[in-house]
Amino acid sequence: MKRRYQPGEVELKWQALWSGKDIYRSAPDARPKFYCLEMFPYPSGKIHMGHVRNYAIGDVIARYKRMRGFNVLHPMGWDAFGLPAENAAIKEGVHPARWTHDNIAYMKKQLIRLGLSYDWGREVATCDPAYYRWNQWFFLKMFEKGLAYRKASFVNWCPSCATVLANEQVIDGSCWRCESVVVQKELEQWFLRITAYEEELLAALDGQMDGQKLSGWPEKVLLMQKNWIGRSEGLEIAFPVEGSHDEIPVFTTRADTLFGAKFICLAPKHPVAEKFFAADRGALEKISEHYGKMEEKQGLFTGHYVINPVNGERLPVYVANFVLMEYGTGAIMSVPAHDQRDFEFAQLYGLPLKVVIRPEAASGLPTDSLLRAFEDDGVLVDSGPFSGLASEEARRRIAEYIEAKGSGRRVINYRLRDWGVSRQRYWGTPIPIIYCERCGIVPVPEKDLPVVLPEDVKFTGKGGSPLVLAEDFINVDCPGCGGRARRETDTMDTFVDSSWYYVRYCSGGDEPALDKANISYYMPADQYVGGVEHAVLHLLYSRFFMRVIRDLGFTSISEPFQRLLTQGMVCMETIRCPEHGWLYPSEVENERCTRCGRTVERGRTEKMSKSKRNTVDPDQLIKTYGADTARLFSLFAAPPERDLEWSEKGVEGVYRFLQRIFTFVYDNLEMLTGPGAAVPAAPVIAAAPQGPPGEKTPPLIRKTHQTIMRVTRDIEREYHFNTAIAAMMELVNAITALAPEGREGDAWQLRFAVEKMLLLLAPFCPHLAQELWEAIGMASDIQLESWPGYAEDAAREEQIELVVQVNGKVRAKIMVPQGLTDEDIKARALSEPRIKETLTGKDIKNVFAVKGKLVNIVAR
RNA sequence: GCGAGAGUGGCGGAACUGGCAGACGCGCUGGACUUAGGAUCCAGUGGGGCAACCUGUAGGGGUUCAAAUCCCCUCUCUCGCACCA
Repeated sequence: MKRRYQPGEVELKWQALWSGKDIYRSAPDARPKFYCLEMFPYPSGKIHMGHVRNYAIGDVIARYKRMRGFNVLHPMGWDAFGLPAENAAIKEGVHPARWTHDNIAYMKKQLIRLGLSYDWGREVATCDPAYYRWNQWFFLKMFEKGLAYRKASFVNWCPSCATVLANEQVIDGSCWRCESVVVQKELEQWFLRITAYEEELLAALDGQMDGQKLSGWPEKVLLMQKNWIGRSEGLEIAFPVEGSHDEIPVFTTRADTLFGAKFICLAPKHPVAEKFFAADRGALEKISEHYGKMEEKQGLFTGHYVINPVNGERLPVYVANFVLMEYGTGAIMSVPAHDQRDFEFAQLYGLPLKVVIRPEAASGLPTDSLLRAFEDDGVLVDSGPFSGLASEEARRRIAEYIEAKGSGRRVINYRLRDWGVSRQRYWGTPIPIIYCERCGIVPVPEKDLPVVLPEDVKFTGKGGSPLVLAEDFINVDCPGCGGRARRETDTMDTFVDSSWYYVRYCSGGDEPALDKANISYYMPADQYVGGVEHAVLHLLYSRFFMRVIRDLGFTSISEPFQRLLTQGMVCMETIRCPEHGWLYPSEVENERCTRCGRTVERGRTEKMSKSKRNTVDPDQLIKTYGADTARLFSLFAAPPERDLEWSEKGVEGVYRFLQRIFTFVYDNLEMLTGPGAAVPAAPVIAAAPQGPPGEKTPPLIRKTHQTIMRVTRDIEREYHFNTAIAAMMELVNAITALAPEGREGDAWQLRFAVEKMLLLLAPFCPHLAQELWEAIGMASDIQLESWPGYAEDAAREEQIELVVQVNGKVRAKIMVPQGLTDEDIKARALSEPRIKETLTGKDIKNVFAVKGKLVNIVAR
């Protein structure tokens, strides 16, 4: 019976059967668990190829681990709060809730259509009050512990989104979401005190926490987080202000340059600066306007001086726009000779400089002709008693001196700032705070949670958050005094939602959200898969939240994600028409634009994006080739952590591969299921059928064992799915090569190879594997079968090809039996006629043998 | 500027601790079957040469019996950070 591979038919059939059976449901039991987690998507409307790749990777891992006997938790949900929903409301008049739920419904269908093995019973949507109630609960707990606080500060303001952004959300001075230029604005904001954990967050990155190292994280991500937290050791030095009792503390990592300090700079917001300019606020404000702008340095002399505690030198005090209030003490000592920024500032305002560090080798630095600052370590000069010391030693000695003198202390500073979570937006978690004229800031009592986002609001797109106008929402009685009060109208940054969703998944939908037993069974996630774009944002916040959850007594775990796999981007070639700009592939015919007929330019391969029109629609892809092909190609084209170049031709290649398996099985069904297909010997799963007694392992059986070995090893070793798939392709080539009809004697070998092949294929292409599993007469669910084992003995070749080199060049290849000693193979190599020939007239200097498979003869 | 990573056929990519460079797939070439092939199957495919052989992993140098792999220099690309004192 001939049957053609119709992926749609096969896949829908099994998806229908699986949906009723709930076979991917997990619950704590005695087995070892494996928590396989992929970053949940924002329900933007449709999934894109990046999702397909991300979830295909996760699904193979989950299915593989399941077959290896783990109790796999593999959940999925929706990062459902966020701006696009609100923008859609403004533009199209759809309510964000409606828009979001519609998108979720559609995207869920798409994920199901991909055949992903999720436990849908644990699905969460962060916009669900039952979910965000816990955002509020965490907020209250943090408020109680002083980890959530309110303060006025300069914030990153995106004028287009009309909201505040966290530092992590500003990319190159622009909004991470809409790319408009971010400006500084002063606002009252809620902050989460992530800095309370800065030391610990950093220590774990260095592997300094016992048992909870992040050894399974890419080095690159660890480094990015390390730099983000930015620890630096230094000295805080107090400079007394001349003619007053004030002191200005500054932070420096270069105490060795202290004798070279020529002036002091204050941040515009520095309290001392405000004091100095109490009478002339205008001048200060002018500088403030340029605060944080990097284009140009601006300064303003305060008219005051401080005294350098180390040598009594009188130093002028400036206010400078480039000095950050948020870092260190908000004031710096400026050493123009040894800091490029100070150098530039000094040039600008005609300030002097003084060289106090000399490179070790060179004779000296000409003071008057410095072209730029000398920032390296060196030897101190003109530094009183410290002259002649090397920088490193000098830093220690000067620090000791300053501390002894009572003028300062050694401190450690971090670049990391507290996390500003207030957003002037509607579609997010309401911050559970009430402002009372009498009682001040009052947290919403726990029993009143959740503070539900009112649905009945107006979306105008103007004048900030719609909540500001929602009278019923705003006006409340104060929980303290019962008097009139109003609610906080800001909502939380959506990164709060995603900072703990993986903990929520540990308990089923109808179980309590935070259940200690569930958390301790499933956490931490054994494998997390997602894009690198979250290397600092989401991953750092989550590490912070996990520690908060730990300190609330739910678990002893600090690190939420044991292993992290950051998959590369999905890219595709771009095409441009000189007249019409970016083109879809369908707009090109014979290298010409279908609209104007001009020759198109094939551009570089770039990340798929709608604006560049180099996208592939998963729906279309699945319609044409099926989910199994879509999954398989995503995994075959490149190793997971690398960027993947999409290629229609490549997809076809993978499709052909599946088709070949399918037709082979159906074309040979009788042989595969007939009496001759009974495997002789005792083929326990892990054992090797050696063939009929007395015979050697038949080649196909050996190839099968080799393939199982390779696929297993490739998956275990860093998830190299691309090479695992290549190995399976080789096996299929071997199977079909042995196919000619009539060779009934080989039936049992084919049967054996096909069975194992389907098991190997099951995590990658679950539908096809199941279909053919059934076809060859298996009644079971292939997903519930065990991963096949292999026998090293059966995998080993009996004959090996011995490579013989003379002076490092291959001169002969001879077949020899497996397992010869080095002496044996050397002898064989030397007696080979072709080798003798090349060696005539030469003296053999040395002979090397490598692992019984290569001989190198050194001869002159 | 600082930090990290990567450069291998026409293309995507293989090559575990130094040990046959190019697995697997795409593309290409030839053939078979066909009314036809953008279907399928078979064979070939780094470059040069009729051949033995030579040559080849961004470029240059080094270590080694042996280097894509280790070391040094140069170039190119990608990513992250960028007044953090």
